[in-house]
Amino acid sequence: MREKILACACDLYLTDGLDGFSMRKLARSLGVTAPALYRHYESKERVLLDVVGEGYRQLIQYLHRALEGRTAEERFRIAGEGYLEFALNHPRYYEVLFMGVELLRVDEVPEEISAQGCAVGQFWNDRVRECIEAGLLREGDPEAIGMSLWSHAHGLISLYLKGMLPLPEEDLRVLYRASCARVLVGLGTGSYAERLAEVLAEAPADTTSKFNGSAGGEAPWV
Amino acid sequence: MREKILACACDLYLTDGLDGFSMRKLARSLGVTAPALYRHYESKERVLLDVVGEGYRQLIQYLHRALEGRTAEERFRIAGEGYLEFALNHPRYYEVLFMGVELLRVDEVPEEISAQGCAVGQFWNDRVRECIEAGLLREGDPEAIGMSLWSHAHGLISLYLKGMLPLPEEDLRVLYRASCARVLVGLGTGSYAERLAEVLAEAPADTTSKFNGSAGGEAPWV
DNA sequence: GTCTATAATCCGATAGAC
DNA sequence: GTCTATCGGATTATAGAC
Repeated sequence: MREKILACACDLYLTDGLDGFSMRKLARSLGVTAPALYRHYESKERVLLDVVGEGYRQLIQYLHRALEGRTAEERFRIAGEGYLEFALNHPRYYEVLFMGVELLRVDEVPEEISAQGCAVGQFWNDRVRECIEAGLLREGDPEAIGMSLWSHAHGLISLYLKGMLPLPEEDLRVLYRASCARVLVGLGTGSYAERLAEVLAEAPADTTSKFNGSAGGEAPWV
Repeated sequence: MREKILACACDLYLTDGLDGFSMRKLARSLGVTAPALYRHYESKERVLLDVVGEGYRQLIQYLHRALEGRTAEERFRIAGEGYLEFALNHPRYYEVLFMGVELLRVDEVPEEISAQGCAVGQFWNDRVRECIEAGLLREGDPEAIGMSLWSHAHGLISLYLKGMLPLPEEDLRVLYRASCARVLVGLGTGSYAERLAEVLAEAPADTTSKFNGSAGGEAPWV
């Protein structure tokens, strides 16, 4: 029963967002009345926390595809692209995970939910550590390096999702790859840094022109 | 009259946030009743748009301090730090400018407001361009480089403001500087890159230990 | 320009019958 | 486990008197 409610709650959240989410709507979409929900969920907050849990579950699925990569570099790259694809395919989940946790007005996040967040962070830091050990990235604290890379990726993605970058989705993918390469080129060693420099040499001219074009020659600010 | 309302609206927004903002509260804090406001402002949205305008005005003030720098490098550094200080001193303004424009539910942003956003972007790109011309940053498209740097800074700041990084404010400043240096070291030329590498060599150990400590040894995820 | 009064909605959550 | 009925609150915005 709880699962059925949760599934419906996820649909409702993905459709209407956080503002449009209400227990009354949720009940209506389930064909029952609102008070019935309180037999299974103690509050609206608790429902939304489970929606967050489902969001993490999906993100972890995207990231785990990286483990199919054969080398540290491949796993690193696939993880970075998986993060972007998750954000683009499930922007509402991305929002509630990384851009709006406090909107849930929840006092205490249950252990089971925050543990999923930790798992995501661990996974990413492991990819970074792997690349350092493989000699692809320069020596350094994997957590600090992971944080810099995560900040960059999250910054670009969240600006896009908030509508601050008036780009078509496909252009954002190109921009994301180029910008990641730009940041990484200083963190990589020898041959890896060179490969990244090549990526950078190909893409930017094309991306930037579209970039300006869509904003009518202006800067990409709303 | 409109100015008095706006000043009060800014106070109210800074105190209660976007959720706690209502025309009734605004009227109460002005010592009048809600309907009176509609003589001066056509809607709540319009009030909030002017609050956004005031936020941009403040940000631009912070950034313009950079012009007191004597070299391109100094202006670049002061601008980057001013951006952080604005976010830390006025988190609510930062939120509404860069993390929650769409929460205003406004269909069309007036030209006067979006122009302020463009000005901010232009200012930052000018600082980057200056550094390229001064030979501090490697050759490349100033807009693309500026976007990468902005993404990184915004990502770190927004994660902090959303409570995803359980750090004291002062530690965030250290982390911000270190992370910016990490990203820049690959974009800078010769001596500038070396200076950045020094910054990086000093800070991280200390920062990272606090960083982990405050989360009880876990990753900094909520 | 400001007021009172009110329309028209929406919300989360609970009591108690069935 | 679900219902009806309801409490108690919020909101934006308008009509019309003063």
